[in-house]
Order: sequence, then structure tokens, then C-alpha cells
Amino acid sequence: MRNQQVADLLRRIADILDVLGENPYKGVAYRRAADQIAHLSEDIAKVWERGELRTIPGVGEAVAKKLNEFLSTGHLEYYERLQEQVPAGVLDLLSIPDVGPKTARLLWQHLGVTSIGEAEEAARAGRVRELPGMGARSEEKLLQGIELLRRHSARIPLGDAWPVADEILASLRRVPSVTRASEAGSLRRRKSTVGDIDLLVASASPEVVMDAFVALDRVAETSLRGPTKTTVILDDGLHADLRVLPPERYGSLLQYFTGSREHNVHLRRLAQDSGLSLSEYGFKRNGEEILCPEEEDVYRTLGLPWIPPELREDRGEIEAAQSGRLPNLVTERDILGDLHAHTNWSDGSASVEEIAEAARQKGYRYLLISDHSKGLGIARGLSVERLREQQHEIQRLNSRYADFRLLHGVELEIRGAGSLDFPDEILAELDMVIASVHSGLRQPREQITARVVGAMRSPYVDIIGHPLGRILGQREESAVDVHALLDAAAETGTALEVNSIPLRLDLDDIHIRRATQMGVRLAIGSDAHNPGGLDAIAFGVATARRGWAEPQDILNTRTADALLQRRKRNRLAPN
DNA sequence: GCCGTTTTCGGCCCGACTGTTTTCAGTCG
Repeated sequence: MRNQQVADLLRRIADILDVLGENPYKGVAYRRAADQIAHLSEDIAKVWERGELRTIPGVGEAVAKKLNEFLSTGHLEYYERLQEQVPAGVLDLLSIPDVGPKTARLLWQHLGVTSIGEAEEAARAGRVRELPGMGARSEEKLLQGIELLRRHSARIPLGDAWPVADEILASLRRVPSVTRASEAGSLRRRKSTVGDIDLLVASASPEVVMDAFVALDRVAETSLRGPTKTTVILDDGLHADLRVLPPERYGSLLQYFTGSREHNVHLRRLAQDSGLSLSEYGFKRNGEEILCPEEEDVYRTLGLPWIPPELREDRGEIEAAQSGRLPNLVTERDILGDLHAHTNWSDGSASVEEIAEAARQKGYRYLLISDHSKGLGIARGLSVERLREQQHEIQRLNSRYADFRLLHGVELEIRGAGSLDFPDEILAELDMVIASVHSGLRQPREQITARVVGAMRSPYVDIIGHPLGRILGQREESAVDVHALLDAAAETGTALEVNSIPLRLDLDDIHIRRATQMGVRLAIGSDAHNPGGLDAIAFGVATARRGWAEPQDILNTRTADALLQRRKRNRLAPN
């Protein structure tokens, strides 16, 4: 994606400036601009074409000029000059834990180190300890950092981190003196991947809690231990941080360590404006403390309503809070039914009846059965005949339900050449149709975009399944032009799915936000392949919340009747 | 490098922890 590419360029510039020992605020400025651009809900080229680069927060005269050069010529002379000054491998050193720009520069200039491998060599040869400000411990720490980097470099999917955090929190809550315990950080903000597991506890006896924490079965080693903060590495390589403060400071602790850093920096600037200083311990005014037992107290002291964690990225939520325009975020309670589920008719493991029963148990009023169509042979996709048989089964079950309804649908293959797996007359017999791409995910941008946009032109395609096609940590998103998809969705009235499988979370938060701004409807689906899979909806709802989605943006906050009435075939299809 | 109803120049969030130092720099979140 172009925005990501531009952001990466600015971040590399920041890294080089840091290593060169430039004014550190210069690096801060470049990174701030990079973050804003990475999270732009629109293609940066469009903003540029309109001549509005300077409206992006953090983009001033100098950065705008460089962006202008990069976007019009594809290269940036300033960056190329910088690159000549610092070897690329020196910047790699920054990814080693506890190695920052100063240490990287030291290793490079004094020992000629220009790669992680050379850093390791130098440390093993005992040459690092000779450097000014370094010693034997630092040398050992550098080696450990390199080892750590090799063992554990990727971010963890939310779906892996969440249950581990819940388990550890349950243990900590059993420790005497613990009155509150919560996850924090990007986990609490429900980012699709998290860097580590941040945990917080309120207790008057921190050392007892820390002892219990490091003694947990899952803890493989303790990498840092202090009176309020401890970091451990778990048996599966995950890092977990625990912070403990007394209950009267729990609100400010929770607020602070939920972040994001950008959100906090903004809040602290607000605090300064009213003569306050804010930290995880609370507020200070002329040395006098204002304690915050609850998170609401932090926001109230700044004259703000409480802001949901999923919004705390400094992407306009603080301004929205100031002007009373925070979105009314969708919650799991708003979801009346699930719009994506598989059964043992294709690649699911449960019968239609079993998964229907699970959906009823969850309190849903309806469930869309959407097994694969024949084109996905590997998933035992349904033929037209089997689809009709399934229809009878669904009718049979529906005749037994008074308070619940099965909708019959399909997850229809958008084939490699762009055609759909079933003809219109078959699709017309179904309640709703999800169309998805499962093949040819590496097609070039124009081709794959045309396939999906073509599917949206069908009056019977109600939802595009997992539009990006990404699998977190395994498969990059396809080259599909998401902005073209959004335009086509707005034009045709096709909904885009928020697929809830933790490794998908597709659509992602950034494009969800854009969709809501454009009036594009979203369908949150669990994509369950067994009854327990329905619970993944929590991940989809969390992702929608990160995209500022409100109940009216989501199809399945409506009743089944309202859904069927609003289908585009009622407007578009020939009689 | 960015930014501004306290500023167009002088600020830029705040604190924990570590390791090397005898009062602090670097890194991290």
C-alpha cells in the first residue's frame, strides 16, 4: 500500500537522523508524520493531488515538500543523501532490544559494526565492553538481545494473546491484596496484533504480587524486576509486563498503560494547558497530587468524557470527546445475528442443527448458513444439487423455531477469471450471498480488483467476504485496491465483511473507518466452522469498534426482516 | 521538524529500570 510505503520512508529517515545524532525532536517529527500517514483512511496520493498535504497533522512545510518530490518522482534526494551517510545494516541494530540510536552509533563508529551478525561477533570477542559507557554486563545484554530478537521477532495475533492474558489475570486475582486486575496496552485497545502482554494490578502489597507473578508456571524467565514493574518471558516466548500500584492510583495506571503512546502524549499536552502534570501516578498541580482511582477520573479531570480504549490512537478521538461527538460504538449486545457460518455440508465440523442451536444459545435471532460453493473444492464446496438439499434441511429446522431463524446463504467463489460460481437464478433462491476470493490472491492489482468489483455488480451479491484476503503473520493482503472496493460498495450498496477470525480481522480498522465515513455498510461475521467458532464475533466487533463503527453501520444489528427487505436485489434485480 | 488565543521562537510527556557511573545516560513504554 502506498501509505505504508510513504510512512516507511519517513521512519527510515527518522532512524538515520537519530543515529547521526541529530536533534531528537526531528526524528520525533518524522515519526509522527509517518504514523499519521500510515493510518490515513485515504490514499495519500489523493490528498497530494488535492494539494492538502499540509492538512495532515504533523506534516509541515519541510515534510510536505519531501512528500511532493517522492510522490511525483518516486524518489527522494534528501533520503538518498542520508542513506550514503549510514549503512543500512546499522539501522538494523535498532531492532535489537535495548539498542537505541546511541548504542548503534557507538558500535558502528568505534568497532565498524554494520550488521546484527557483526554486533554479535564483536560482543563474543569481548570488544564491546571496551567501549565508553559499556561494560561486561552491557556486552552480555547485547548478546541476549540478539538472541531474543531471533527467537521472538513477530508480533502476536490478538487471538493468541487475549486468552493467555485472561489466564494470567485469573491467577493474579487470586493473590491476596489484589483488588483490581486488567489487561492494558494494545491488547486492551484490541489491536489485531500486539507486541507483548501488558497487565495491571491494584494492590497495597506490590512485592507479594510480583513474587506470585514470577512464580507462575508459565513464566520461563524474569528479564526485569522492580518494585512496581516486572517483565517476564513466558514458556511460549511471549513477553508479559506487570505493573502494580495501590488502588487509589489504579485509574491513572490503567489509563496510562492502555495508551496508545500518541493518545497519552496528547492528553498530557492537554493537562499542561490547564497547569497539570499527568503520569501513571495521577495528576500533579504545583506539587499537589490529584489521585484517580478510576479511569473516568483521569478523563473527567481534563474535562473529557471517558474514551473507549479501542479509539485511543490519537486519530481524532480526543477532539471528538472535546466537542461531544464521540461515536456510539457498536457492542456485542447490538449484534442480533451472525452473518457467516459453515457446517459439515462443506468444511465445517458441525451439523446445521448443532450450529443453529449454538447461535440460539448465544441469544441470536438469526444465523446465516454460508457454506462454500463448489469452486472451492478443497473445502467440499456445495454443488447446486447439494445446495438445494441443504435448503430443505434449513426449511425443516426453521419450521421448529419460534424465536429464531436460519437464513440460507452461500460463500460464493469469485473465480480466477472473475465469474461467479452459481448463476443468478440459483442465487435468487438464497436469502443472502457472500462472495469471496480464495484463489488467485497474488493477481496484480487491476485484475483482482476487477474480479471483486465485478462481483459487486451482481444484484445478488450482498456481502464481500474477507475483502483483503490477509492472514496475519502468514499471508500479506492481496493487491486489491481497497479504495476502489469502497467506492464500488458505496455505489452498488454491497456490504463489506468484517471477518472475525482472529488471524483475519478483515476488513481492518483503518478501512472500516473509511467505510463508515462513506456510508458503506459492514457485515460482522464469525466465519465459524464449529459451534465454538461463533464466539470469534467478539474479535470482529472489537475491530469494528477500532474503526469507529456504530450500530447503524452494521448490517447485523438489524432484524432479519429488515435485512432481507434492504437487499439490493429488491431494487436492482429484474422481476 | 512541527507548532501556537499565554509563543513565529522555544519549547516539544513522564517515569521506571539498568548499567555505568558517584549524579547520569540510554532505552523503553
